[in-house]
Amino acid sequence: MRHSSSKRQKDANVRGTTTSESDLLNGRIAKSVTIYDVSRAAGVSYSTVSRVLNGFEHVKDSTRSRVLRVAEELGYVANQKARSLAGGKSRVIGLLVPVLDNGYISEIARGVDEALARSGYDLMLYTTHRVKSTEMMYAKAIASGLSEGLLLLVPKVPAHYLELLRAQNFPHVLIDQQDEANRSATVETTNRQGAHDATRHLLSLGHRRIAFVSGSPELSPARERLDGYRKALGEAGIAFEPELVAEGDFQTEGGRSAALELLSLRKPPSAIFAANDLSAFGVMDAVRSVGLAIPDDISVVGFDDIPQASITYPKLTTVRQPLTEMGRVAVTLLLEQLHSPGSELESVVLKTELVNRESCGAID
Amino acid sequence: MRHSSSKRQKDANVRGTTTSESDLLNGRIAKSVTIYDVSRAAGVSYSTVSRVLNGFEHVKDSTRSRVLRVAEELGYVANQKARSLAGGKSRVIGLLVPVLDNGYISEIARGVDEALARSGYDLMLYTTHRVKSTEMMYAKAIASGLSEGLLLLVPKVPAHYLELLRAQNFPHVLIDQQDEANRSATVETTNRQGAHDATRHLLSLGHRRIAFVSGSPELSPARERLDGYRKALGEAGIAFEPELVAEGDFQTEGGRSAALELLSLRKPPSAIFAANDLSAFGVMDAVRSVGLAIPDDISVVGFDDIPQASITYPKLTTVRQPLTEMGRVAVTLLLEQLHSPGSELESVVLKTELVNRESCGAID
DNA sequence: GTGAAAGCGCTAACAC
DNA sequence: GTGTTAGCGCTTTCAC
Repeated sequence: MRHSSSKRQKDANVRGTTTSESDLLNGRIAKSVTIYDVSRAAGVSYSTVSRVLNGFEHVKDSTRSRVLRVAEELGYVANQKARSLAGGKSRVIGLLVPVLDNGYISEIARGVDEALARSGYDLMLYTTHRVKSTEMMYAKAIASGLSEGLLLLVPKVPAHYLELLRAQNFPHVLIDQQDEANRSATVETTNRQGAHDATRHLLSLGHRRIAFVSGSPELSPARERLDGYRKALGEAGIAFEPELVAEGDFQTEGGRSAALELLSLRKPPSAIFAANDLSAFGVMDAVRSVGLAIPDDISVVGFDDIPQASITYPKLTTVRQPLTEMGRVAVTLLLEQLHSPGSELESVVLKTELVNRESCGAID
Repeated sequence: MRHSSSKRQKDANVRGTTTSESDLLNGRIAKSVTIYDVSRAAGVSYSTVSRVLNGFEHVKDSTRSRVLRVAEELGYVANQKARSLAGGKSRVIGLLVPVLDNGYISEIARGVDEALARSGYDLMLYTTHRVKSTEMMYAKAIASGLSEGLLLLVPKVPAHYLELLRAQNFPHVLIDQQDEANRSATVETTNRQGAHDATRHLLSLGHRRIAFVSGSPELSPARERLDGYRKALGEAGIAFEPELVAEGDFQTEGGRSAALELLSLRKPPSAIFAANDLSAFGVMDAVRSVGLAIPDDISVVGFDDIPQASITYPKLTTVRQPLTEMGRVAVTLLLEQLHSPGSELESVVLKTELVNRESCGAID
């Protein structure tokens, strides 16, 4: 019997003499308390212990409770590595993000984390650091690593990367990005509608020259927001003027320079709608840098409602995306895939909502 | 020979027929390419493959390169679970944080993440969600889980928790918190000096009634900052007035109410120094809510220099903590423990620096 | 209902 | 220099 090798026995003895009962009661981690130690103490085979620990049905109640009690007493903690190696679940899911430096990402991550915690899963955070070439490496590492599933919060996942995940049948869900092929679960928001709402808000305030600071055009949310803006304009009978849309990149700096461009137009806008809050901050800064006031001279609207949006001065009027909710929903979708493999892939679209704060003014 | 069991053979055959060479070249993850597959293809034993993969010395060059080439061709990726189970390293370290909702934490996390990425480690993120009772659970999960070491970014780690870590000899480092017992590695900053600098800055601007919005007093950085403030005042020959320090909690709301209190004093301050940026934001909001202007009527100084501090209006003058650097250094200290166990525990103190922006004005 | 045995993929003695 | 042999701690058939 493999487990009664002399090495084992020695270990057990050493432990027996060095670990007092009070140590155990105090929660001291006896590093080497294994399923086998529990089985011996409970007088059953270790496969029975495994059954009990995994909530298996066909175990006599008395056995079950005894095993549970002994495990508790010994301070047994399952070794996740062994468990997952043996085919069990690791209860770890991975979250792939480009960077960690903005409220948009950390709010979503927060939702992910909360939902995961509730479900007893741990979180591996994979950061690509915006380096394209490392992503393939991640694909490998992740699929053969310890995560059971993957949440992708990366703008524009390379198609072949997604292919890999699918080919592997590796559970995953895309957050805030479209899946052209429609073969992956996704969580998105009503980007078009949100942009439409924001534009209409500005329109209702009397603005007619409304500029748009776009996001990176290769990202679907950026395109949809532009669409929403154009649509609202069209409905109001206002001709779309290309010069009023300046290309940004979803970053503060991009917002700043785009706004500067807009502001130097011979007929500058009276309102600027930025594709996300980060760029709206840049816009606000640019507006002030040319000596204009918000909202008196220029109105500004953002998109996302990241936490910072409510502490700017003036507080930013913006289209709220339910960021943490997106994270939570993504987890739900992923867990569904994990628990019932092969079932229909689900995708959900969450509603955006205009949050009217202080950065917009009426025009006479 | 265990590995030539019929099951194995069948697997190999199936793989052989379903995975084309182009699949492999395209980086398709052949989920079950193991060290054993590589060994067969390379015509060596699998321990040799292991040696090569782990950079062992005593391997013939020709063998080494052949193994490497074959591994590459087959798209071999090490299985971390197996590797760490077998006594190898998991190359995962854990970061324990209270929550994920503020720039202070995410900036440090960013530093951690960057440093880890450079060293080829992965990051497990453990969030306590400010629930005290779960922390013991974390201790267990972490020590018997897959992290090789732990970074603690939690304010006020329960002493017995730290004891646990030490008893286990589990590599760990504390970020931004004192270790009374001095038995754990730590990364801190010059809190006292930073607060001293901030106060002196205000003093040099002519302020005499300088208020302080404190942080949670049970946290050592909070106490040190208060000390620095008092010290600077004393050096300037200004008597310390208890009514000028209002208790905050390092959160925006706490800062707001503390400021409101201060502002309603019969002799209100002309400057408010907040123990961190988050509370400074609350202070700014409170100041404006009573109709006062920053910096014309009231000067405000923060502490931390989280990213948001530079996008407020006016931009916040604050004491910069090298947040991402703290994260990076913490990783360095942890890796040192990992690589040379038993060596002296190191602790480092990083310098703070006053960042003079727009929220302070001179007094006549 | 419970035990025995095999094996997950790998590292690490120990041989030769 | 390289192969053989044991496990790491667990899940999972397969018996009984």
